[in-house]
Amino acid sequence: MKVTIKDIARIAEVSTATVSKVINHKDEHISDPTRKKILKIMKEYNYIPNTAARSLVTKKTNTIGLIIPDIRNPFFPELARGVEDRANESEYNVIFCNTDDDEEKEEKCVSMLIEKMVDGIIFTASSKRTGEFRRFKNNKIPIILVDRDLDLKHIKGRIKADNRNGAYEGVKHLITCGYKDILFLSGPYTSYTSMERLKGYKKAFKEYSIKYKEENIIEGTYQSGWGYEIIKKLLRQKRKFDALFCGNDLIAIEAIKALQEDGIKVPHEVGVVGFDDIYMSRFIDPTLTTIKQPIYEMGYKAVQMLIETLQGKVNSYQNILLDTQLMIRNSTLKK
Amino acid sequence: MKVTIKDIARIAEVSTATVSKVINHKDEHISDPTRKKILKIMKEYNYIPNTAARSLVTKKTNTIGLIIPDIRNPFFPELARGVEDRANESEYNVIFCNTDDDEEKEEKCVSMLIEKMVDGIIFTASSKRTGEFRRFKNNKIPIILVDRDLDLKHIKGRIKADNRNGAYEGVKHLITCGYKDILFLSGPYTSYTSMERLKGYKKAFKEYSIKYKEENIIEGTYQSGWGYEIIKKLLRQKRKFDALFCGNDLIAIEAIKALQEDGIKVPHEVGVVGFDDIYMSRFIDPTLTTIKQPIYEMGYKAVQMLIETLQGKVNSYQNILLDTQLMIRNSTLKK
DNA sequence: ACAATTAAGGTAAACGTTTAACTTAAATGT
DNA sequence: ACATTTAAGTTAAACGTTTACCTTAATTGT
Repeated sequence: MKVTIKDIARIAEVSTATVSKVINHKDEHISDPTRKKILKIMKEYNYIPNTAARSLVTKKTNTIGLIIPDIRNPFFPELARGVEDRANESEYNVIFCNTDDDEEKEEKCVSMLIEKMVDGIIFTASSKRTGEFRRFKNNKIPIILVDRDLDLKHIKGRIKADNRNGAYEGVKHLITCGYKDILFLSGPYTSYTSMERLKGYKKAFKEYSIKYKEENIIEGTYQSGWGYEIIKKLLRQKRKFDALFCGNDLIAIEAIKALQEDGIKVPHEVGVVGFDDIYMSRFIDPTLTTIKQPIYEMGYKAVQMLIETLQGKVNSYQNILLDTQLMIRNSTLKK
Repeated sequence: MKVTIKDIARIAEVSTATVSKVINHKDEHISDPTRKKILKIMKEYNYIPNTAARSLVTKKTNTIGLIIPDIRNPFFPELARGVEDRANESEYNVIFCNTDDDEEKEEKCVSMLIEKMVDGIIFTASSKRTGEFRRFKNNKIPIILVDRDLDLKHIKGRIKADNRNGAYEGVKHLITCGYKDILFLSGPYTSYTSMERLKGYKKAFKEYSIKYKEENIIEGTYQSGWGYEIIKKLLRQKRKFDALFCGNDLIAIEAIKALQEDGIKVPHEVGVVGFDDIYMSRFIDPTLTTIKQPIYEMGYKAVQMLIETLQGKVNSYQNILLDTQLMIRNSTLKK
């Protein structure tokens, strides 16, 4: 049988208001003996406040929602961990939702999170959405966007890596290594990051006064399997290329696999650069040259931003751009 | 301004009870025109029920807690996805917590989940805990254990892979390949799965009437980095071995890396078998021979079990053992 | 010495649902 | 024709907190 604030009040011979005040540290007007007595009884009876009742009146749940495409994509565990760590520091919990970049699921996630009255939402996805969410009409739940762009009323901030410059550095590295036919195995064009990386790709070419070829830019997906498939397809088509700049590490790793199966040597015949610097990129053979994003930090800072907004410490729109870093390993080679 | 059930009732000119009944499909005694009218108004005014208020009276939150050591460990994203998918099918949400196998954090997680009044908990960890949770005194939240053993009052079921037999198959494979000095790079002994895998290791030796050496069994951790470090250390010590049976794929992958850095050929000089079959195990070089666990399925079925318990469909203790599968790839070789 | 302030705590409404118990009118059985 | 059942609702309490406002006694200021 659960013990409530009323039980505590009765046993301590005070009112529930008094108990509530000591629970919430609004106890300037509570005497020391009373406070101690209440705390002792609370501990003794193992009192656990009922969050539902509390939320009902305070309109706060101390819960935030995390919307991601798929936790199995190696980018997201790192992000999720950053989110959870920062959330926990401020006694927030995290409800997470996978959308598979599906609009219907996204909508459902948002609905669920609103019903659960989360205090805020961290939203990452690379989806096609352009419009408003249906359920957002009467709602004011603040949203922090991670690594994507979207125009919604509720957006209080945005945090992302400098995808354009990262891609620029990566492609520049390939060019200066001496690679000539550099394909861009892009993620979906609907994704904001893809487009930014594409800009970086083009910028690098421009800077070296090389004309890039439209057909060298190939749109794909971030789903596992695509990197492998596309290389197999290109090889069947006898497409000529000597370097790959990949939308993420997963694509890069799968591509390398596909190349090696056909006896093509990385980095000697084909150089490969990835994006993200996932943990495994150091363990494949050859180790992967890639653009490191501060993924954990992105999650951490997104929640930081959200909490500051919730506490009213900040109410202007915030936009954080984090630096990327070129990690040169063995999948590229100075020719 | 949020629209409540009272607003809907007022507009539809019925009582809140009537509205509540149609919301919860307890509407046998509601006429069709009334029902439709209410539904229409709910949609029109974008009514979203307040879960806190509902939970307060029903004592249910439609939320489950997921406790794991670290989402960054490649085992857990797969599991988490299984959990979320099954949970969503029944309109449940998932709150997740990382414990880093730390007792204090575990305790804190449990506290938070109880306060949030989750309907049930999926608990995975490989920790040292033996006793009860402090906060569990007055509580009856059902727990399903995944891949671990623990003696708590609230445990309604357990689901795990057949670790012992999996390990047995893996070691047997190494033995029949002709490898002689097979080290076991184990996870922590405090983990239930480690001990089961150790039993499998011993069983295989016994079956082939080989005496295993105590010093070949090495206790480690599942933290990233250990697999690499231990191999470096063994090589410095000039330890003799020609095969590794690893506590998980991460250890195996790191070990292979460390071996290759020292010019040792896998599988020719040293054969390696992992455990889990994480996605990346197909992409490293050589591809990793490993014991596949049905990870997604474990998460999925754990929630299934939990929900059935919550619905009262089942109230006996359940114990599911899932089969593992030996995936022979290129890190082992028939000599 | 008396008004004003402060310390310590109490009262009761409010938050938004659900649900057991009740009501009323119509339909049905015999 | 009357009792019984059913259909279609309504009423109001309950869930466990928080909090604005109140009360009382003690302290302080002048």
